[in-house]
Amino acid sequence: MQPTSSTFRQLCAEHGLAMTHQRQVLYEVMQGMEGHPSPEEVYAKVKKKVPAISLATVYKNIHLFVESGIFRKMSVHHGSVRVEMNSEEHHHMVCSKCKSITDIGEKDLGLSPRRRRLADGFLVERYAVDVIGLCPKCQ
Amino acid sequence: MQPTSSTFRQLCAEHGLAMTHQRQVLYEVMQGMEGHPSPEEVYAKVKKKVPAISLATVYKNIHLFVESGIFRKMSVHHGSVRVEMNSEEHHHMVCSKCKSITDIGEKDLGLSPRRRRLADGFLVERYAVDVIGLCPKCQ
DNA sequence: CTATTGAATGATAACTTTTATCGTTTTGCG
DNA sequence: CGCAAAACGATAAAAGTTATCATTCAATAG
Repeated sequence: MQPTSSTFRQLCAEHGLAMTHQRQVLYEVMQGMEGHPSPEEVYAKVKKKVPAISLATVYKNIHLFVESGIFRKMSVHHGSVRVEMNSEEHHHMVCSKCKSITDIGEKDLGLSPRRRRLADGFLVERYAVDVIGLCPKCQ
Repeated sequence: MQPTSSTFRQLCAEHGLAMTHQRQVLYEVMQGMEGHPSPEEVYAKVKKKVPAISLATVYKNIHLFVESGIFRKMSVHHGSVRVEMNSEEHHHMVCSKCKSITDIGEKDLGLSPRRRRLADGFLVERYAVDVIGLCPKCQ
């Protein structure tokens, strides 16, 4: 089996990206991380292998990876704090194209389970569901 | 029935907040808004009624309202972009106390319905569920 | 009703996160 | 190899949020 270099080169080709050293190290470092790292956390790790890398490069490539579908962003929401004005029990429909957010009532969503305690002992207060998809306008 | 002033005075008293003019107008303006406004949007509206109000006051009071449970924040997530490293289908358990985020597998959550199209024509791509509650450590 | 005191406000500096700019370097391809 | 397009690094700038602090205001006691 060829080394990762070959695989990653192919991945880049598939997504129309140039294969650069920084990009490859970034990708490998990210693959080796767990949880939900921030760009700064990724930057810190990558810098150990490529000390001269710029934070801007990390940001730019994370964006490219996300746009290409190589990685996924954790939350689709706004970059600023938002306050919920709908006091009814409801969830959100987020359009993956225009990013619009529409409320959907608890009942209209039709999610059933509502367990009060989950497998590892987590005690449930409430569920917040984002339905990601295409709004009528963007379809 | 007494004007809103009285009601809001009572609300403040219940939460240990002083009743100020700015605070009252802010509250009323927010009550009249829909959707998921940002602090800047709230600020713009409030400024029409209290031109001298400071953006800092808006931020501080939105925080107080949220802490008091008068309003709710839309998303519980980080203030920075996070990338998802778990490529399995999963959701998140968010601790409302320590803010830690733990993954939970699609199956362990036990969500059933998975409709492909919702009431108003929204086309579903996927569901992203945040279970909000208390992690084992914080209980 | 007034005095007192702690809380709230406004102005603004500072901080954090992210994006834009731009000159230099590197990659892909002929 | 040589050229054009893309990517990089350094850094300035923008956006969003928080902190600081002098001044003003609200709650309470007298």
